[in-house]
Amino acid sequence: MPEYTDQSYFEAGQLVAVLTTQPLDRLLDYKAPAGGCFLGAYVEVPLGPRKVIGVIWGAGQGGYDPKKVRSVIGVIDVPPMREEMQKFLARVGDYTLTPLSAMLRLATRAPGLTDPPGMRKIYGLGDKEPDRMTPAREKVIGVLEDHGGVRFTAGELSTLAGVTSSVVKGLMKQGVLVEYETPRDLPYPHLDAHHAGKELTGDQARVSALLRDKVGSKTYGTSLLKGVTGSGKTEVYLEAVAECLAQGRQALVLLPEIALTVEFLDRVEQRFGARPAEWHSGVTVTERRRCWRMVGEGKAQLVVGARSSLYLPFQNLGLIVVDEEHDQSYKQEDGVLYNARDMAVLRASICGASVVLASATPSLESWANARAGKYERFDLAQRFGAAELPEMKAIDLRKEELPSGRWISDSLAREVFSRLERKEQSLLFLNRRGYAPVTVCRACGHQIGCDDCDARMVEHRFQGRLMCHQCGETKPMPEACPSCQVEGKLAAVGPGVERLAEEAVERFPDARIAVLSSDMSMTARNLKERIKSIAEGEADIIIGTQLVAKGHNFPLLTCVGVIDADLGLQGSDLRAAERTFQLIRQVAGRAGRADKKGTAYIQTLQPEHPVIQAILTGDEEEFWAAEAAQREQAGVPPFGRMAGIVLSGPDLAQVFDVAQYMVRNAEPLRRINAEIFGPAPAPIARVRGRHRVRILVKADKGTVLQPALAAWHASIKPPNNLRISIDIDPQTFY
DNA sequence: AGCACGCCGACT
DNA sequence: GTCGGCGTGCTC
Repeated sequence: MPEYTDQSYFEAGQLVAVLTTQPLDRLLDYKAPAGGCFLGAYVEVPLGPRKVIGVIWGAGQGGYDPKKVRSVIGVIDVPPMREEMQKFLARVGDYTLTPLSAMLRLATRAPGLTDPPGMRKIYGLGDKEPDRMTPAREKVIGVLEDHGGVRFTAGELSTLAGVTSSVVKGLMKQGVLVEYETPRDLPYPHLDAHHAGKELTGDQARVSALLRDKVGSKTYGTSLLKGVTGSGKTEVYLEAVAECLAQGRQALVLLPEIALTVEFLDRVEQRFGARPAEWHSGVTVTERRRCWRMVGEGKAQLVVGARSSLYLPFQNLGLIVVDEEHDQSYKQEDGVLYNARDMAVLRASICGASVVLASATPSLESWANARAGKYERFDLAQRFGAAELPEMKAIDLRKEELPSGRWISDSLAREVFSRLERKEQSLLFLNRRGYAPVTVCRACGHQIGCDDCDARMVEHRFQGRLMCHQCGETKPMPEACPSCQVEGKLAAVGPGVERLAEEAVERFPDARIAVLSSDMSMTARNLKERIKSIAEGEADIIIGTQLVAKGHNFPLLTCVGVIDADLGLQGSDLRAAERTFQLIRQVAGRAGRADKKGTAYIQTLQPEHPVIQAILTGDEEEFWAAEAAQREQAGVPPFGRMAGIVLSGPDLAQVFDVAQYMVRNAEPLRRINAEIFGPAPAPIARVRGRHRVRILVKADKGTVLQPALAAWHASIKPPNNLRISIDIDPQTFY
């Protein structure tokens, strides 16, 4: 074994351990390439007949036939992965029981990573004069002189000068323009931390100063920023970003939905004078490549992104903001199972950064962490520019019976009429896409379900088809009942937004009605534009699903009607209460802005239900305390550890057999005194033709579940058409 | 993940 | 005889 004092550099030919993106559950030894390489270097290595991407993870382990050890092909021209990133990937992998190679794949999702750094040609003025001066040539030279020394591409020059490209070409040929090379990926424009921002009011100024202090300390710490809708949360956390940028460190803002980024980019531009880097599924390949490389070179100061931006190669990360931290979409339910909010906290704790979790309705987890003193909590009580939150009123549907096929009560309709008269907007909220959730045969009672999933088909009348919301499969509406073949007896049961819109058109014939639903297959930009024009008053009545709850502002809106407040409370999902509370509070928060007072009307069959009561009284603290007490009693997260193991396969009996075998042979779990529940059909018992069975594992808060789960999983070798996935901290646990 | 190897059934 | 189905195993 050779001796090395410096473990961060390897000379050519030295043995190095490489982690590749291939799903091997171990490191492979290679010889360091000519010129040597640093620990953490991104490399290309030969693997069998292929070339794959890897990272120098450490010193070689030896123990493999030295004659068979191959050489690293070459080092990729990007800065090496930092040790803190290696540690982060390993910790997330351990926590979520994801192989390290899969973690590396997440961290190397940059297009063209192995390409040489692309160059492009730019032009500046040389010392030659053109043979003949023409007005067009003068314009080109004028542009370059005006910008003193700045060089441009040929395309930019002709556009700026307003001449054709042949003029520019002519000047090149004569040597008036001199060619230079510059890297293809340009750094992002400088964000100025001292650029004029909005003036902050009392509460905002107080909290933003506190957040700046936290960031200024340059040590890890998580803050829960709780502010009602319209309290100016964004302005406040942008001050924390400003502090971070002023220190010369990088900042990351996570948003739950791409549709929110456009508005956010505008805010950043107002505050810092330029736009930040963007990272989400909507940006182009070129832009992603630029973003990944610039972040890695420390030339992107601020990134706005989705979950996966946590795995960008930041060089000196100082702050992570998780906006709308309670949002469900932070929990990825397929692929690598992790909650971006928790992983943001982990990443920050490893690299000494601050975290700001922002929400009007925090998750119970964050609320409990703040109560326990793990997070510091900051409340923004005032509503920016408006006096108060909307008033909440219940409409008791037991007293006001609705005829079948009708969902808008007379009292709600009266309120909508009064807003129409005053030229104000109303929002009717129903968290159900499509026309009707159930199609039933009046002759035999059969309900039309999906062929591949254990779910009912939802009628989408706009598209004239039935759709499965589980797998996305559609089929035309049949003439005859598939079960009894009787024709003309199929009937729509229950409301969706499309059907609600139909009723609204009937009841408010003179109103302009707009439907906003997430299934309208619009691009983020189109959707944003549509929301904008609606916000500006293009519609009198907005009919929407939960899409409208997410941070969009409607200044003319003064009346929110929640059509079915009981919808989310059905079933025995322990998180249902939390979700319903958050959703309805968020939707109600859309009402009333600026100088107009808003009111939310909640249609319910159970006005005395604790969740509905909490929504009506607005006593959030009491609600959370009660929720927390209930979960503590049940020993479920965040007061206990849980994992969901989902087995899926084409044959239900076989899947069940394997699940039962697993429960009987769970020695590693018994050793740590974990409780095992099930197997039982998973919440969605069949998806895309695969039957799903779930086992739940529960343990005390002090227990570390993962090693036992890993040992248990490794001891089982299931038939190969059967898949096992382990979900730590599942979102649903009934 | 890919890709080769290899062991069985169906066909020119 | 051989073509091709996809189960099994390997990659430094």
